[in-house]
Amino acid sequence: MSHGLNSAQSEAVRYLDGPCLVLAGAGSGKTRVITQKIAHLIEDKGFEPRHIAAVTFTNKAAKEMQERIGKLMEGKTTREGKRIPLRQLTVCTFHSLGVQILRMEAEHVGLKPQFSIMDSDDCFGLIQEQLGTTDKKLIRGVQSTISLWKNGMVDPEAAIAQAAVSGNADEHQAALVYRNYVATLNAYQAVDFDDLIRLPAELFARNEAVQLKWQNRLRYFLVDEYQDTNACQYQLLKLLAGGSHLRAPAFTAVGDDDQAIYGWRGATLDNLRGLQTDFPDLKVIKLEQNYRSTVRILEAANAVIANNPKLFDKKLWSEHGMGDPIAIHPMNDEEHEAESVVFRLSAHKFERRAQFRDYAILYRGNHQARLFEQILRRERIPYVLSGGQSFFDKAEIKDICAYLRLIANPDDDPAFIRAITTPRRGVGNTTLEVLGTFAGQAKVSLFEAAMMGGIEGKLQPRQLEPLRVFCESMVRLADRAAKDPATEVLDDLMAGIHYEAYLYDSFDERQAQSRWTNTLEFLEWLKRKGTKPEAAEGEEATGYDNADGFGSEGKNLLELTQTVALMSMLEGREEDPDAVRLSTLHASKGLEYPHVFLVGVEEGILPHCREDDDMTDEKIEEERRLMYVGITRAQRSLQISWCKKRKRARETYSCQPSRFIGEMKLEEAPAPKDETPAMSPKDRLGALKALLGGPGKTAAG
DNA sequence: GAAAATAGCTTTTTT
DNA sequence: AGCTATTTTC
Repeated sequence: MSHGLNSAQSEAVRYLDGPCLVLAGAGSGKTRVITQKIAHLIEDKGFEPRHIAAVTFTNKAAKEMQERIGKLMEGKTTREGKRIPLRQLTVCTFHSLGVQILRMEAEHVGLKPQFSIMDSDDCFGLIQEQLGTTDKKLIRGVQSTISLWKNGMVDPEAAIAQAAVSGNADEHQAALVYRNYVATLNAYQAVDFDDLIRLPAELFARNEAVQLKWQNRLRYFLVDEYQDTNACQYQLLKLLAGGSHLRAPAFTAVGDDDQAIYGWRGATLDNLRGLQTDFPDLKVIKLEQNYRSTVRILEAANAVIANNPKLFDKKLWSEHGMGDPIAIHPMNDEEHEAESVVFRLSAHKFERRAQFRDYAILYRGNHQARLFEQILRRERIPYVLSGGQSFFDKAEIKDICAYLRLIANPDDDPAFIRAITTPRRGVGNTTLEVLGTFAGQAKVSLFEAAMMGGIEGKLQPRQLEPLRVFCESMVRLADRAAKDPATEVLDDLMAGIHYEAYLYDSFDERQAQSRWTNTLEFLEWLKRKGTKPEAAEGEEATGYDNADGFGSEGKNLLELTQTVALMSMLEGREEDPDAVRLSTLHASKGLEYPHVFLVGVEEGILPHCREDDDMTDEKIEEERRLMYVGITRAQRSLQISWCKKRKRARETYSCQPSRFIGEMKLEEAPAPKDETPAMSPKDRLGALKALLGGPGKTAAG
């Protein structure tokens, strides 16, 4: 049987008698448990892969899980000696699962199957229009309020009522925008990311036949990072896997309450609490053996998190040695900190004969990376910056996506506006305003309005002409999108809009070139997706088998378009340069590094707080978990630094070390004294470089 | 008066 | 690094 598992892991893998919660401490092998459990279900329990779903939060996590299952099951066969159809396994994000459900059940939620998915920029635009302001702070505030309402399953009427009770004017305004926003999305036959979870959940709650159909299809559920679920996601899980009068609950949730750091986007630990009350016979299994860090690091982590109220009692332990003492470095200011960290990193690497990739510098806010980047670059130390905005957020990709969305769904007004104005084709604001008014009165989409009789009278022929030309070409493309191979239709689309010329017209050489390269890369990727008969090993396997309309070979453009919004191009470019990692604490979750520098650990930064908002206990607790996540990223060594002073605007502020440093309860002697101002940090770097015999490699990124 | 340059400021991030 | 607000310059 599954060997190489400790007893708790093995119990978690084998327990199938009811709902199961696995509390997996940092570095305790949670992915291992999930993948082994899937293997166990298939190999030992005779589950068909198509009846199992493993749900994650990110594409990256889904992909990783997929690869690990693939490796685990390699060459294995069913009891009957047949190949295991792993492709039919559902391993995907919550959102991807939601889309699959919605595409199939669209009619039940008042959508056509080709509904569009609005990204957060589109939604931002909608709210901006509703609000009639350009104040980005305000718009973003309303956007996040609406998102929190949606994820909390509060509908617009409830939000309005709630606001009326509280008497909060801002909240009332947001609630009114919320109502219009929902109506607008509906008119566009579009959904936002939150709807992808909310709508299926609501559908299952009110339509038992559909619910049973999906319960029958997905018979066992595994949820990764359960502590990050929001109310909607929990609802969806309960409705699918929580059992019914026909069936017992069948799921395993894997998570760690101590690593819940996404409260600010709607995740709630209530879901962890709720699990025990909603499922009284819940089996709780704790994974407390850590395979990652030294004893000193774990003890510090345990000591910090002990200050949070406990949901479940849990204490990590390790069979590794004590390891190096944890060093605390007080620094004069942020420059001193950056210089010192880079110096210590270089020296440490030299002493340990380690590689750059063994090091990570972790911080609370993105902007903190700036100084470190500067100095790493100066010292020619290679580094990679985690995160960065995704490929799909780039304007050029969104431009092309707008065309695809419009082809699939002519009601998608935002896509219509973006496509018809990029590149410019003689349709300007005045034309669009007239069209918009007309469409509003006729209660039709912009596209439909442009093609309708009656608009002729409102527009001059030279305004109407390009409008009609555009629409007709879109109609032609849409026609072909449903039948012709995606590759051909894409080529024709691109030829028709002269996108490359537009880029070189509107941007300088460098910009245009980079944008065009991205565009081509995106097109290539689309075409691969469109022509590849069945995704290759380790690729997107979110699909079901052919009978259900997903995962069939040679998708046409229409089918492709419908999945694009959620996809990310994780494949291929898996280069792993030997470079120091710079990452926010949030982005570092789930990763591990031999040597970690945790920087800027000061009051106000690590328990982050802004001047005008008061720090509730809950906020401090989430910050503490963030500290816990940071500490537990380290395998062998951990160095923490904080600045006595920090520059802001023209002034320097003095700072206090974070309360979390004290909470680590370090008994060791304080850090090796680094305060030797006989040599400036810069000189020391120079000395070190001389010692190492020349500069390192060039910086990456 | 409008465009260009510069100074200041950042919570965290995914789908 | 990117975005906004403000100042500088023509």
